[in-house]
Amino acid sequence: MQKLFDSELKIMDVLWKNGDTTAKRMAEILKEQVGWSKTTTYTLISRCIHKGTVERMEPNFLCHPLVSIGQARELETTELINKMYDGAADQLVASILGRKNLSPEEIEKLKQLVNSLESGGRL
Amino acid sequence: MQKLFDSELKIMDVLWKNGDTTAKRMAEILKEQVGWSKTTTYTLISRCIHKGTVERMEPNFLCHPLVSIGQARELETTELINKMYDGAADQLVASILGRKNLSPEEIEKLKQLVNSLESGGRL
DNA sequence: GTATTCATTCTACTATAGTAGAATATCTAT
DNA sequence: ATAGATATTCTACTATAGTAGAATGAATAC
Repeated sequence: MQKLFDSELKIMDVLWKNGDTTAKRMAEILKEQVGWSKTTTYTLISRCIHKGTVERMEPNFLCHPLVSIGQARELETTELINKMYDGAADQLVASILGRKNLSPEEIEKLKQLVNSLESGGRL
Repeated sequence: MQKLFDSELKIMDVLWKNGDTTAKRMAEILKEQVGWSKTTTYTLISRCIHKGTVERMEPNFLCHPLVSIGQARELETTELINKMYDGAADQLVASILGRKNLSPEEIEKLKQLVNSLESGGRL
């Protein structure tokens, strides 16, 4: 999967949040959310289709995402880890834990999550 | 602090890894590491100085970083969290924990780290 | 079936980040 | 002091991402 530009991410985000959506409706949403002209939205949809991250269906130019938010998150996160943390994922985690004001609920969730990790690998 | 471009980050990274370094030496290092022409290095150093992320000292154009790698990591990480995780830091952590092949040592470290978190806030 | 409106595409401008050649200044050795 | 070498700056081209106007095509209303 290729990297998504910030503008393409806006397209994907509408689809992730709203499910399959017509181009017309997307233009409305993005007009309101980020002030885009409708042709900008159409241009970006086309670029996503070209890239293979969006599929167009009839009728009404119904757009359907071909990459999940999980995949996109994974890509962007790996990029950050490589760019800023020398490829060490645990350092990123450590730095967030050490810095962010996490709510008690968040901390509780994370404790359970980490403690449930098998020392052998993934969940 | 302004966002650092990828190219500026290369400059900063030399300083973070090697400590204060002369421009000449940086040009050598970046020539080798990323193939930059020496004028590219000088241009980027200038832009960093302008931005306030590098300080130039005499003699020999000795460069000294004015932002720490920690600050830069924090900025980039916050950006990722906002762009991809709707501002929820714990979701980012959860997604890394759930996905990455972390070594047993890394998992052990993280368990200790998380368990030492007070439910009230930071470490 | 023509006019009007709305949806979509084509094309291209703009802004910004990346890169470096040519020009200049500084140092060093004689 | 001058020549040659090296360090630094000035300037500007290039590549890419962001944005949208004008042109075209499709639907609907009369």
